[in-house]
Amino acid sequence: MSKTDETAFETTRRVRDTCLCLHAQRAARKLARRFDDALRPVGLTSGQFSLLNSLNRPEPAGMGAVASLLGLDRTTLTAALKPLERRGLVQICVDPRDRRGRLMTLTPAGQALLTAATPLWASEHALLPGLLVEREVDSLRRDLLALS
Amino acid sequence: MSKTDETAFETTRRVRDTCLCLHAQRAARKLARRFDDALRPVGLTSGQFSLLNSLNRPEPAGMGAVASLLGLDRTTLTAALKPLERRGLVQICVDPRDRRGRLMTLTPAGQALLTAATPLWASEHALLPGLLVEREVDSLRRDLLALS
DNA sequence: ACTTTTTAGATTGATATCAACATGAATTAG
DNA sequence: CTAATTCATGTTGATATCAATCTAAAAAGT
Repeated sequence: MSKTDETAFETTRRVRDTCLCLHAQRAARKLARRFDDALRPVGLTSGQFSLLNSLNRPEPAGMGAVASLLGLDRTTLTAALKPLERRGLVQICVDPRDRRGRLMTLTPAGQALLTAATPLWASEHALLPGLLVEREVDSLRRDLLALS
Repeated sequence: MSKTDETAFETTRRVRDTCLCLHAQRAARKLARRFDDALRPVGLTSGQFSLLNSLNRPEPAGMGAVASLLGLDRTTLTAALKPLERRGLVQICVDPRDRRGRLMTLTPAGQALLTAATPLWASEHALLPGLLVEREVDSLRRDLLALS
C-alpha cells in the first residue's frame, strides 16, 4: 500500500469518526426506528406522531409555520400530510384570510389517535436518558453515538 | 376552551419541546441540507459522501458492515448504491469466499471524487462548533436545537 | 448426504426528503 | 390602477428510508 493510500485512509477514518452530520443522521435513524416500533400499535410512524402533535393547537396552523417547526421542507410537509388526510386524521382547508395559505386541523379521530399515542411515546422516551453519558467537550458527539 | 383541551395542548407542548427523537430528526435534516449545499459543487449529497467515505478502506467492504456503520437498513444501502454505481463511483461484485455476499469498492473515479469532496466537508464542518453552546444536563437537546 | 435453519442481499410498496419548476394570490412600484 | 414582485403552496422527479417478503447460499442438525 502506498503512503498516499495510507493518508487517504487516515483522512477517511477521521471524517467517519468526527463528522457531526453522519453522527446526527445515524442517531436520527436509530431513534426513528425505535419510536416507529413503539408507535406501531397505533399505526403511526415517529414522524407522523411529531406532525400530529404539532398540529394539536388552539388555532389551526399554517403550513409554513409547521414546516419550520419540524425543520422540514414545505414540499415534504405537503407530501407527509397526504397519508394522514387519507386516514381522516387531519383536515386541510384554504385560509379564508389569505387564499394562498392552507390551514391544517386535527379531526376528532386525529385527536383521539394522538391521545392514544402519547403514552407510548412517553414510555419509550423515558428509556432514552439511560443511554446518555456524562457531559463535557465532545459530549454531543458522544451522545449521538450513544443513541446509535 | 375546555379544561381537557388545555391539558391536551399542554401535553403537546411538552412533547414538542422535549422529544429527543424530534430534536434529532430536525437537527439531522438541517445538517443534511447544510452539507448537501456544501457538497453540491462535486455533485454529492451528504449521505452519498458518508457512503463513499465509508467505502474507502484497504479491503473491500461487505454490505452488512457498511449498513451497520452508517446505521441504516441493508435495503436502504442497496438502494443508495445504485446512483453511485450508475455514475461509476463504486463497483459491486460477488464475494468469491461467500457467494451470498457482495463486496463494494471505490473506483478510481470514486476515489478522486471523494478526494475532491473532503475539503468541502472540512470547511463546512469547521463552522459547526461555533453553533454549539456550553454543556450540562439538557445540553444534548440544546445542542440539537442549536444545530436546527 | 439431507433437511432445517440461518444469513446476505434483492425486490416491492409505502412513505419521506428535497430541488427545480409552476401556479395563483397578495403586495408593492410606478 | 395596472405591472412587477414577492409569497404560500403544489407538482414532478430523483433519491432515501424501512417493513415485508423473496431467493439463494452457507451452516447446523440428524
